[in-house]
Amino acid sequence: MPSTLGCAILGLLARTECTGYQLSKSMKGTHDYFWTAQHSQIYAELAKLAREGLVGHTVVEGPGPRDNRRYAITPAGLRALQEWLASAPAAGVERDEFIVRVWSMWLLESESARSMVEDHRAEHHKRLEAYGLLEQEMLRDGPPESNSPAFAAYAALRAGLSYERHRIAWCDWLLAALADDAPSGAPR
Amino acid sequence: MPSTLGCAILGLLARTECTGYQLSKSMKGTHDYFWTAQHSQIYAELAKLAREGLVGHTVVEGPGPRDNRRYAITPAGLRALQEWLASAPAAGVERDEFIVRVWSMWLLESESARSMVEDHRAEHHKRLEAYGLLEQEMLRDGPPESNSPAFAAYAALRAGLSYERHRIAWCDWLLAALADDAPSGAPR
DNA sequence: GCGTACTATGTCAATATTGACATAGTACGC
DNA sequence: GCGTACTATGTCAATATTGACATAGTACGC
Repeated sequence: MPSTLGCAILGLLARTECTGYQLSKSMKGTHDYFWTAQHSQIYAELAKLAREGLVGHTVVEGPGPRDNRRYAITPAGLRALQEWLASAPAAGVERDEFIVRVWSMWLLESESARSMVEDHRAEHHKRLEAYGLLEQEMLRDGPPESNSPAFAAYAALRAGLSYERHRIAWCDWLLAALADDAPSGAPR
Repeated sequence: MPSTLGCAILGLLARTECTGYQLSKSMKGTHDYFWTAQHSQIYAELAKLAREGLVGHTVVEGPGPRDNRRYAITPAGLRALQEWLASAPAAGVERDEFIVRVWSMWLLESESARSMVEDHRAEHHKRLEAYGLLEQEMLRDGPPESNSPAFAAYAALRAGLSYERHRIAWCDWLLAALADDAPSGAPR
């Protein structure tokens, strides 16, 4: 069974052939809200998937000092992906560095705490706007049919949109709570 | 600068002294919604923090074949934690295995897809209920003051509650969308 | 013509994380 | 008395991930 990264790559290749570079750009661009990987990891993973016969490649002409390799999923790769989809997901490991910071927020002066949260909110607001543009693009030709690749991509994006909205709402709640005991000696 | 795990541990020790075992239980229990670690990683990290002078320990009596070590943060450890809090957070790496699965949902029969989402919803519903109980406990003596350790813990929990609610709402949207093109040949 | 950004693929060392194996005392229900 | 769960701390090998270094062609603005 390939790793989660392996399956993320197989899931991209199941839609369309790609070079490692293109996969790498997907993982840093539209994909980065659910899985990310450095290019070094992607090339290593592609080599591993190739050894296991789950992907193949053809050489295409292109710039650069090396052959350009366009990867495609094999029938065995598609089967492996479907097997993984049918298997029980690993217990969701959530890791959220910002909340580790919030946990120790009481060690900061209240102004530093507030600006930390404000920066975080701004970052998520930026992402929400970017996802909003992606959504408009996806819906240009009407909503996708529900068992199409386009719909699966849309469902993933909706998770991202919903996540950003929840995160922003939480930041707003937190900022309001932090403002409640104002620094200027106002009556409580 | 300690790693994120190191800072998560320092953040716990800044509130109260702990054995490695107790830290490990925190990371699997109330803490698991923002950072998790196996006990093997925690003991290794504690040894590293001790080498750097950021934590110290005293030996206390207890069961088991080895000495029990109660760890405490040192003044240098507290400074390191505050420095980390003041530093810019790393660009948030989001990794979400379930969305990798959703991305390739179109490869599943519609019944399998639906039950995958239902299981996921149930899992998050369970977590939401558990967090709800934690919230009641935290609010028993009224809302905590906004620059206290208790408030920081509450803010972290609110992020978890908000996350679970968003996730469940998204699952409901997805299930409704999947139900729209019903399998039983109903008119569309 | 020159600098910068981009396409394209890799290696390598360091770090982070998981999961299996190990060891041994206490507490408690049956 | 026996089995099971829990307290408690570690080692080790395998895997996953990051970040630095390397190499070289094309495209484009100035």
